[in-house]
Amino acid sequence: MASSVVDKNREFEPAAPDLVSGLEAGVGSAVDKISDTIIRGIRSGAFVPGQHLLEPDLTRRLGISRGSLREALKHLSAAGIVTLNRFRGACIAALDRKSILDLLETLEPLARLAARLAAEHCDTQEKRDSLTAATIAIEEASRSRNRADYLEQRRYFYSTLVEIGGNRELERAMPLSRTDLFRAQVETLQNEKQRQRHASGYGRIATAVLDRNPVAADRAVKRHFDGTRRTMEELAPDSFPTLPS
Amino acid sequence: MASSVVDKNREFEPAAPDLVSGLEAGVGSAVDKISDTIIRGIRSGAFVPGQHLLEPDLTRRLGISRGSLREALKHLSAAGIVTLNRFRGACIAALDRKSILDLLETLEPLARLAARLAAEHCDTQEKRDSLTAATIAIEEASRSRNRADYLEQRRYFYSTLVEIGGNRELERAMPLSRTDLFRAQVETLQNEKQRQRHASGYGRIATAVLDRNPVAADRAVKRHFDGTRRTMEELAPDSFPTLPS
DNA sequence: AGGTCAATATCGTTGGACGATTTCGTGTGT
DNA sequence: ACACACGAAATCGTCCAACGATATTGACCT
Repeated sequence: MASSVVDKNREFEPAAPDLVSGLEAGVGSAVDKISDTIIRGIRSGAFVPGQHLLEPDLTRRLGISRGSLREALKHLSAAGIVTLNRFRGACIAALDRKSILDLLETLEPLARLAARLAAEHCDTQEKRDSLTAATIAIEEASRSRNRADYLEQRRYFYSTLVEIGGNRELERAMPLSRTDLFRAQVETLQNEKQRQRHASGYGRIATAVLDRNPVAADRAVKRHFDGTRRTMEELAPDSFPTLPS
Repeated sequence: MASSVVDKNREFEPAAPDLVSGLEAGVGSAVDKISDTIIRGIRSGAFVPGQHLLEPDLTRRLGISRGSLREALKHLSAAGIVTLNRFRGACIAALDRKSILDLLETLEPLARLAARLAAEHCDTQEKRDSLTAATIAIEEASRSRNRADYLEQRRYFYSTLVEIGGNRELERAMPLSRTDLFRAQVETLQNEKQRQRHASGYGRIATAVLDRNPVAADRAVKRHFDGTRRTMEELAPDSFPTLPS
């Protein structure tokens, strides 16, 4: 068994308390809360890529009805976070090596566009402050070694970049949730040097954007992705699940 | 009232028969069929952007239960085809001018990537045949003046391009359904010259891909998008809904 | 005319029900 | 002992009925 990430028979601890955290906060609909809970669970490690999801189990654990859960799963399936197999239930999506490289290839032009737009539109103090705050937060989370924090701040950094750029369609098209999945899989496999290489990229991107230099921002993102691809090449080939379909 | 596209109070003809066409074909789940039906309805003009969707009305018309409809709407909402307003129902999304420009800006780098990848991977006769067939089909549909056909073939052309490229993540990230929406809105507003300019772009892209020239393919897509943007500038400013939110 | 409040329409969520399909254990034959 | 067919259990897909929550509408009052 070469797969070190996928474990389809993994069982929960009975009544994991951190799974339902955040379910009460906010006024959004229940299915949105479920989606958020599952995404957070992936970032925190409570859900493992490849893990099988059983409807009756989740309804009991999250305290919601089956219809709402099914709506949430449909939503997550559209985002590529879970895969739905007819009559065989859902499972957290697992990305093999090719899927990850494809994802990076797809995300890169979007991230470069986001950086260019942000650099062009970073003209108010409020925008500059928000980007500075996001950059500080991700560097802080990187030092703290808290994986869930780091992944959340990473996503927040991208969201801030897109928001500054002002292109709403980009926000929709960027596969950030799918990248969460990818990060959750590889984060534990990286060594310290690779981790630092990755974390330092965000600072460089932010600097270029704050300089209002679109060309430099574009180049900083490209360099960031080149580094990520290099990390992928350095990882052991058997670190990934083989054909999860 | 400047909006010539949105009509929130539009009513159906009683028992429109073409709405349920395709519901019986295939073995996919019911919610997928509902999604397809609605997307097809947008392409054909049976659903108008901005149109309000009422659950009890649709369940009666499509002959499915409310739960299944809600799952389908959730799916379509994630794809950006319908917008869900809490306690105020769903409506077909309507794109204002900025949203369309944002969409083009986002789609362009993805389409250029798709063309580059297709040009690099168009190495088997099967792939070449499928692209040739898709190109012939879209040119045929363009001549036939059948809007629904043209929009379907346009989407099929992009899907073929992505499939040849072999990047599955790109397929997921490309906002093709959202582009259907955009096309459905502007197709009726274009004049003949603009329509031909747009249709001819696909042939140029296909030629470059079949030549296995990634640089030329990238350039052909860029030129195609430049033309689309030019068409947008030539359209009357009041042709778009104002802030559908 | 303008504001206030109740009636209505619609949505959000839940629970249960039934058929369809997969999975897995059991029994049988060789 | 092993392979295969069969049946029971588990799970999913769909539907139906119901209740509370919220927005819209229109009547009523000032």
